[in-house]
Amino acid sequence: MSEVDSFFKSAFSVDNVIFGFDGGDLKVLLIQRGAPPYKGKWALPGDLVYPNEDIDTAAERVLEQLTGLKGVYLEQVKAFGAVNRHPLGRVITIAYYSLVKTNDFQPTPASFAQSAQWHSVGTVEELAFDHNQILQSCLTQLKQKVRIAPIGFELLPPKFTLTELQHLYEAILETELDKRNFRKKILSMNVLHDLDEIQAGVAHRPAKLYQFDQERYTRFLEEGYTFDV
Amino acid sequence: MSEVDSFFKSAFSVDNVIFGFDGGDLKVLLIQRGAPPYKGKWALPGDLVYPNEDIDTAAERVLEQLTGLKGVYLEQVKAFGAVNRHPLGRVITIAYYSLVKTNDFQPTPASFAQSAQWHSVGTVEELAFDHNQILQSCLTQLKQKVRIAPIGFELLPPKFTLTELQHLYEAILETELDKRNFRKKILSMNVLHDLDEIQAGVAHRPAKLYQFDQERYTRFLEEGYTFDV
DNA sequence: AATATTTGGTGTATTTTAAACAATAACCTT
DNA sequence: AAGGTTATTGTTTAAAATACACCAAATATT
Repeated sequence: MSEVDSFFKSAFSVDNVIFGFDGGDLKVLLIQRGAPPYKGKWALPGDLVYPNEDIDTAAERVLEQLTGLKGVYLEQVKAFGAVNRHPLGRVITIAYYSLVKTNDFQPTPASFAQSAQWHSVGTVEELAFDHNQILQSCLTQLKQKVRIAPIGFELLPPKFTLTELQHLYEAILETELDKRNFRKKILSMNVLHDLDEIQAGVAHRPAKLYQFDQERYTRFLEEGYTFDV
Repeated sequence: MSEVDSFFKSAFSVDNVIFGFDGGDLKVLLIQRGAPPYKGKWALPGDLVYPNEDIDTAAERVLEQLTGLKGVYLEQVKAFGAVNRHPLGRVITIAYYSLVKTNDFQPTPASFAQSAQWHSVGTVEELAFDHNQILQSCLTQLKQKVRIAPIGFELLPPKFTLTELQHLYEAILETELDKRNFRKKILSMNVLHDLDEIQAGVAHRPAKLYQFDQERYTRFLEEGYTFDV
């Protein structure tokens, strides 16, 4: 018997934990299911993987259906494959998380969803399937990764202030950071470009705007350094 | 159309990167495939997941078939799901790695294998499927994990010397460590139990034997410390 | 028995990194 | 002009990482 003869009725899906940041809380984009099972429940956006589709591509597709965005930061976390995780059949799912700028789009509910909304990660209710567990895994992975790779910038607009950046890290890491030490550390890595611009429209001293500089980061790596917050 | 109606011909498997250590090199247990595709090629041990089997259970089963071992350290890494990764159909695979003591068993080739042998991780040849890529991912993950969790001990016999432990870390991390600093660091964490025994049968000054002490490690964590090599 | 060989075991000084901490500057509002 | 609010900056201290060399204890050799 060859391996392919023993295929059985089964499927695989991708689920995507889409993270966003609004300046205060870390957010996750959830959909409200429009069909059973778990109709009406909040869930992670996901879909079955098409026969001729790489799993990474499927995750990109789910993201684009909901946000219209392409080319955003997307990373696989792991597979979830308990026998009874899906009430209607054997479906294992591959979990991904992605980082988007909330101002870049308005969520448009995909075919499988009644609505799509941002939820604060800290106060997410009970979700469909094993999605709370998936969210937790993705969050854990994000927390680790954001400290050793310059991916936090994906959640901010192209131009940002150091205080905004600090608040982002504080939201993700769920900790408070010392302002002076944070700025020292970030600036010493020399991966930010000082735009010589300042904030407009604030009722106080405006802050300088910075940009993440990919070329500087490449040089930073070439010199043997590692990103570390 | 419900989700389960759209199931298509597909399957999922698990592949297991079984790591071992012989005092010198980090090893991986490979099987030689006994059936097409890739008949005769070296590959990671793996199998299709049974319909009523959790994916973690499938990985444990593959491990036990080959080694006879149960209750071994086993961790999922990620899924691999490129469309054409399997020449005979759509098969995504979930990669696991496990850590075993090479002296605990003799590899017994499973049904799907002609033979099973330890290979040095550094000199692994071209493997079947995308198994080189899977091995690489698991190795990367092991390197990260072994520094922040006390899992290296899983590769050593219950009683070991500090030099053996150091050589293990050097093999995994592919770096040289300073003897005095290494011993200072490990012993200062206070998770090893000094057995008051010494090596026998060596042609030089015998070293003291130690044991990893789970209770001490639990206490270590409770006091807010984190394992770090 | 003496000597050689091999690996085990130990401490200190230096450098680097992390942490704690507060005053002045710049802009806006009233 | 005064008051409110956030931005910006440096030093001191503690902790951690790194670099580094000699003596001890066993077996093997002569």
